[in-house]
Amino acid sequence: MADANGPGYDYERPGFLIKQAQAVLHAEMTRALASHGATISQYAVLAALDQESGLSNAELARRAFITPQSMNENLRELEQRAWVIRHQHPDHGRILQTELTKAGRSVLRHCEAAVTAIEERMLAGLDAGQRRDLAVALRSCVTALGPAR
Amino acid sequence: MADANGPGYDYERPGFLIKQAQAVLHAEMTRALASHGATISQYAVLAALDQESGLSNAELARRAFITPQSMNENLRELEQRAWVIRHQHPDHGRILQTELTKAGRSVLRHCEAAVTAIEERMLAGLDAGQRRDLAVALRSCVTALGPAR
DNA sequence: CCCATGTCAGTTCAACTGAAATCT
DNA sequence: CAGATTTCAGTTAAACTGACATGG
Repeated sequence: MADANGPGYDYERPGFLIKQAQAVLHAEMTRALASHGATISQYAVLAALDQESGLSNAELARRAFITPQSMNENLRELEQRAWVIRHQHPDHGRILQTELTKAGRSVLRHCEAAVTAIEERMLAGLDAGQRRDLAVALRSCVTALGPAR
Repeated sequence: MADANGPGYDYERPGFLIKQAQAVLHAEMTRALASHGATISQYAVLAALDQESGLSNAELARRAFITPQSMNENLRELEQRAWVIRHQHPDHGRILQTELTKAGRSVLRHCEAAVTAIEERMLAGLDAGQRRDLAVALRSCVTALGPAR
């Protein structure tokens, strides 16, 4: 019987290729981040807050394409671990701004190192130009498909 | 731009780009396939069976990276809709081979058309060379990361 | 009044693990 | 007996919808 990753499949479709790449990347990241006590979702939130501090729960939910209720659960878990801290917005009493704690930044750095190593392994077969082209192409795909919502 | 070691722009990470592209593609496909009464998982199974008829539940599960129990649920649903039919393997009494029915092939054709349209929209900003390079790069990513399992 | 935010509560869905029967 | 396949059963993870209070 043909092996799982063998040729002759309809993996020629760009959709299947993207799905397949994401699946194997997801598996690797799950395994790597677990050794640092974090999930992919948690890592994503930490990374988003590192890039832009003070985001609200609602804003984080929008960026993760999930409901505010779901993101709220994630944030409560992160808060419980003291990786983030939440405080009221100065001008808008209802909004809770989220920020990384020192511990959160520390965990994030370890996670980033692990993720970088995985990505480097993933891209090992591509030179600098190919990596740049891949990023350009993927961004094009996202923007081309995104506005259709 | 991005400093050498540091946590810079995480949204430029290839991992995030792949995840983002897959997320938006997944959303579009879910919506499009729903109008044909199918899910992405179901479409994937139908496509696999169209490519290679007579696959067993266990084999389909391995290719989808899920457990046989989970795939079995999917197959029972497909069987109930009369999109596939299962019969015992001639030489191996325990194995149930799965095949597409006429109705299953018909649904698959419609799904494929919908998926092709979405992929075309996704790739609209890329010329033929860029599309080819994207496929090559993604295949490289999958094979580079895959063997680590 | 309208809208956005935060959050408690229950629900749904799609995977999972456990266990057992069947077949080579 | 070892190993693979199928499948029943319960469980878990992570999203969801509904409802409600609060702030601007």
